[in-house]
Amino acid sequence: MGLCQGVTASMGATDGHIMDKNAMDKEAMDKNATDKDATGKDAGADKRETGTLGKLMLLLDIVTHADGPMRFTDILAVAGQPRGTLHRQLGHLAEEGLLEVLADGRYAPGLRLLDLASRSWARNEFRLIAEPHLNALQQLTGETVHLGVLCGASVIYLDKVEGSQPVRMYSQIGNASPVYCTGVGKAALSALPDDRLDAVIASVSFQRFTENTLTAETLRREITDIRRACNAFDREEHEVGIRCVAAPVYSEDLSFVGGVSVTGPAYRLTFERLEEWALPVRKAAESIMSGMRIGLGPRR
Amino acid sequence: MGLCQGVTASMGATDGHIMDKNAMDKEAMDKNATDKDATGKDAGADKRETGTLGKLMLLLDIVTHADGPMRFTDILAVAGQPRGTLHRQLGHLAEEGLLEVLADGRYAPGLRLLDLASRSWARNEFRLIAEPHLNALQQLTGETVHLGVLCGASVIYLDKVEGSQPVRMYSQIGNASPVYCTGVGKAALSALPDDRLDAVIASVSFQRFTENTLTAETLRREITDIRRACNAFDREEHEVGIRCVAAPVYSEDLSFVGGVSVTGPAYRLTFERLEEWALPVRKAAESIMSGMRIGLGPRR
DNA sequence: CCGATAGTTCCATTATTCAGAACTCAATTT
DNA sequence: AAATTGAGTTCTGAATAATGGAACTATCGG
Repeated sequence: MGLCQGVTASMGATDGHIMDKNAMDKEAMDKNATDKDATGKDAGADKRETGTLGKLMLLLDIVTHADGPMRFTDILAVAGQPRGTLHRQLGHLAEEGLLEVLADGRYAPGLRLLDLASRSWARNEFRLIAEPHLNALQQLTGETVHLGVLCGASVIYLDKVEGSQPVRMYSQIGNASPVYCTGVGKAALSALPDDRLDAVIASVSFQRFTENTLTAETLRREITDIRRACNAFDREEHEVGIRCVAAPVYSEDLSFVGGVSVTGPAYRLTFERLEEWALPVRKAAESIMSGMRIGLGPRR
Repeated sequence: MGLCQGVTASMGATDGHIMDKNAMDKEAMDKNATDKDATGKDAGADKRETGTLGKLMLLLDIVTHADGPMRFTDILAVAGQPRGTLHRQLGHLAEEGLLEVLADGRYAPGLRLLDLASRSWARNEFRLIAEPHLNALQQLTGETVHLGVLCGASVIYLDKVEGSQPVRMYSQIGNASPVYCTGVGKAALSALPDDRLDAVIASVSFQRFTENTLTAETLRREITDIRRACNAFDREEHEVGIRCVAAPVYSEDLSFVGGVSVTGPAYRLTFERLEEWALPVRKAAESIMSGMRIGLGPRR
């Protein structure tokens, strides 16, 4: 129902950090193993049958998540597909511009993706609605403002408004980060009904980024607080020295579940400051939500 | 061989402007007609067989190129697929997160694309190599600097460095623009051998954007000049009031063919100015190319 | 309540993909 | 120089998934 059920393959590697080669291999191997189980008897709880496309997307994920161009053999090792098959599949992906074949035969993500994504982003209704409110919030706080949306067990950043520095575009936008250690992620989770919340938590593999990173249990507990306060905080849980205040943003039918946040360095975002900005962030979230009701309502 | 042979479907609509609904329908209809011809006897000069993937990508293109979410029926009308088939295909795309199903059942481009593209962009070798040179050029001129790459018959902007204003990210990056009326596009063309150049020109449908927009013939002639001068200019050929100077950037084996440009308003970019900056732009292009030889060479 | 219009499900037929092996080509080793 | 390894490509019957047509189920406007 919601958006982005395609949790399928992009999980696990979505921690926003560059993985090393080994981690990559292991991860992809696991995925493959899971796949084979499913073939035998459709083991998983939720069945997702995307046929050919699913397999191709898995390959695309392998290549885009790697930390550099991959040789045929490298992909072969992690894709668990017979040589001939893989060869044709990669050929098709390359033909469509989703993969790029380098001069030395290695594979890299293709540029076609850029075109597709830029359109996807430019026309995104939620983003368009939120934009002015994000700007206002940035003006008020002077710090970086983010808009993120829950996508499976990750948060994808839809927009970012940063003071005035020549922003490295794409720097954050489009990046997938783990739910459990970002303000936006936790805010988003707080909007989910318990069953979906549990499903997400169950599907996440918790990784410890800093001393304060939450675990499944502490996250579960914190969600209760967030629901009450309508504010989530990131107290250096993802990166030392970075804090943020967030508030949930979601559509009535939960087809959109995300959040807004104000992020900054710990020395500026003292705990008092965080508290001080909790209200404006919440207000901004509410404005966006009412904008969504107006903007999206009439058409139905 | 080169990159981005996936010219397939994204053509025609890549003019960088938002089409109105009618234009969209007509355009897609044509595509469909062409497709049917091909089915009968594989009419096209170049055969591209991407099987199932090709069909799905066509759908993805239809949806991403539309100017808003599309209903099932809208897609049905332009996709020329039987109802049942289309239903399943859209289902698969949605399942994978490539399309998003709105609450009212309409289809919009999915967020998965953002994640894929952001990785594709972040790791793009050419972009990384060019980055410092683009910055330098921006510093020198104070105007907006672009890096674009030829992809089929379009130019895709890979990077953009703009003075200091809070850049609307994605604003241009990832966008596909026509080759024949952008400085980068013409510069890129000038680097192609005649046969490939002719192929590209043949595949473009020329559209008149301003009084100065080139036609197939004038373009062909101008390419000769560009080759000699190693500089391309856009004299308000795409948009009135916008001019630019560009220079070609390409790898030795032509796996990368693109260009750098400095763009700005006509009142600042007088013809004298353009001439003045021609050299620095060319220098920047050369620096990038030598960077590519060093950066890309060793690994082969 | 009826007739449209919009979307979904089913299933025999058909076309694509699969998987494994055989093959080419180049770089190393003996 | 011949043999060996590693990397990539091409071929094939067998298996599987996609196709397209029709029948089915909403949902809406009058």
